[in-house]
Amino acid sequence: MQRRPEQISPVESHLAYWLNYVSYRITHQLRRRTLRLGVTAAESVLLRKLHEHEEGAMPSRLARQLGLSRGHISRLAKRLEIKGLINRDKSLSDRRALILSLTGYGRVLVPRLAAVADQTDGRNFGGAGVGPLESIERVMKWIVYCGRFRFVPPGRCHIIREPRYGYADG
Amino acid sequence: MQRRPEQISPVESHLAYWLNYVSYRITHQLRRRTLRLGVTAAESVLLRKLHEHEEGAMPSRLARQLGLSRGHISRLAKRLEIKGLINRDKSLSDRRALILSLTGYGRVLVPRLAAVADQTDGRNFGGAGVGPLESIERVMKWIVYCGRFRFVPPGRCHIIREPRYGYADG
DNA sequence: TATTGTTATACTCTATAACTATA
DNA sequence: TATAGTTATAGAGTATAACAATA
Repeated sequence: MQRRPEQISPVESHLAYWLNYVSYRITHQLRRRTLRLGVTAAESVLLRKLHEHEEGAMPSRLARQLGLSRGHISRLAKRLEIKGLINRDKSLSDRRALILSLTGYGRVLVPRLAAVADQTDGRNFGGAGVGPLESIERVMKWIVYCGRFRFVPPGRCHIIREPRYGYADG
Repeated sequence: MQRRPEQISPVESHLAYWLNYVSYRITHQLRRRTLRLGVTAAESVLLRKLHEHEEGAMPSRLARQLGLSRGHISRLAKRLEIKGLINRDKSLSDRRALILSLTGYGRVLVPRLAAVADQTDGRNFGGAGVGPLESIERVMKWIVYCGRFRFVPPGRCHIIREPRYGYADG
């Protein structure tokens, strides 16, 4: 991390390079395994997040929770509806809004998708030691939540923690 | 990391999710800044790696060093040639092979691209503390080099450390 | 037979932005 | 005016696989 300004730092000296490399490979692994269950990695994330909402959830809320754009959620939702995994119903209380919810088949699929993610994480990080892993998780969440990002990609949302509905730990 | 098998683990419980999220955002930042210099993030990586090879390098070797497919390198190289940043010359010793090398303009651009990467890493990780960062780097390299990946995406190469030409530290 | 590099098809993800409808 | 959702265009990245030329 200490380098003289006139030095040309190699590709491998940047953490961003390694994160990108590892993240891509692991996501690819995940994708291969979720595809056997009929969904992409991104679709899997949306289904699993939706499973936390018993009553269903609005696309815009899922976008905020996952840090995706509304357009992206819209396309994912359309694909998942075609696959018979979610319902897209009009909201009764807000006529602009939709309520996405899992179908029966979607509800059956989610535990299997979660198990696949468990296995992928375990296979790749299982031997790394608890200390370093907690360290990584802490830094990643710190980056996401403490606003070190100068900007959010256009159309996207920062992940927003919702006090009443969010996940538990800090 | 400890969960009962019958539990459905949330999206946020997986390190792969956080890595993917953070990696995407940072790569997007990098891309925005390299685009002002006329290249994408992937093109920037290729140019910078090429800068380490004074005499130029074969595409297949760059693929091994960066863990990309030959097809990907081929397309990146074609774009970079059109932009006037690299030469694609036929090898004299092996008539199958090409030798990629930086043009004068490419050589001028590389230090600026490296500086952009320095700044992006600094902005995002600068406040995280040296200990956690070293921990992350160690785990990432361990994953890449110690073969925890079950498979490599088709057409791609594992990063290979070349004893005579590779970078210094372990 | 292995390697070097190219190319083609198709799809996902993304950037960008315009658009409609409702609050 | 802000929000909810959709859609269109374009391009990057990728998966997959076939291909030609040379070692």
